Amino acid sequence: MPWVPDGQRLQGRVLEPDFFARDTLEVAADLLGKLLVRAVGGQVRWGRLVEVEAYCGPEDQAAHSRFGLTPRTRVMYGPPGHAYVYFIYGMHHCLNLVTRPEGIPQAVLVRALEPGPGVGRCSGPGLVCRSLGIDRTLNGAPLRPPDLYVLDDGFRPVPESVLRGPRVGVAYAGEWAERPWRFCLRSRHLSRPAPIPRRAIERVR
DNA sequence: CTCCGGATTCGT
DNA sequence: CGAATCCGGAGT
Repeated sequence: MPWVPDGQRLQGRVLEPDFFARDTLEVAADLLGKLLVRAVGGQVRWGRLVEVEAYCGPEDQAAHSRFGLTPRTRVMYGPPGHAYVYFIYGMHHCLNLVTRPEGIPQAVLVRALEPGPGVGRCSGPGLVCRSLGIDRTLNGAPLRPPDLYVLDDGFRPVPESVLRGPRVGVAYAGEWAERPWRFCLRSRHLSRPAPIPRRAIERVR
């Protein structure tokens, strides 16, 4: 199912800070199916969000904000609806969308998009940033047109298509790594195999 | 200041 | 499975 309207005009409702100010798990789930839009170099690139992860610091020991307020986590402590972009492994950028009111350091990591027309692979947080032209110059930027924003074009995933599972690459976080805070849509553009549906788990037991 | 290891990706 | 390659945060 081609969810991205190839050739159609990009239109919808821009998500405002109040959308991001809510509970981080709810924001993560609600972001699935929305469009992430980036204007760069006179062109617009976008994709549909099919995989995200919630990071609920400072308690969450998988979150960067587990160390509290540091230069790196400053943006996450700021107001909702802003971009938290960090550089990892000396070569990749990762995009987060800051949630909760100012003072609460939580965010949603963008892990995969179904790429729009002419956009390269977006299956993985590093690839999302590479394909949309996102780097640290956008760290702390407000999510609003034209540079970077999230659009609700009316698409609503059917509940059966929403999957949850443990987050990727956070084994260091102990029990926090087991929390099912990775949210996915059924899509061939996920960064990793889709989480096992609850029904399948119950069947095995 | 040094050391450790990382919310990754790609090639072997 | 290992290399690439920089940086943040902790510890001394």
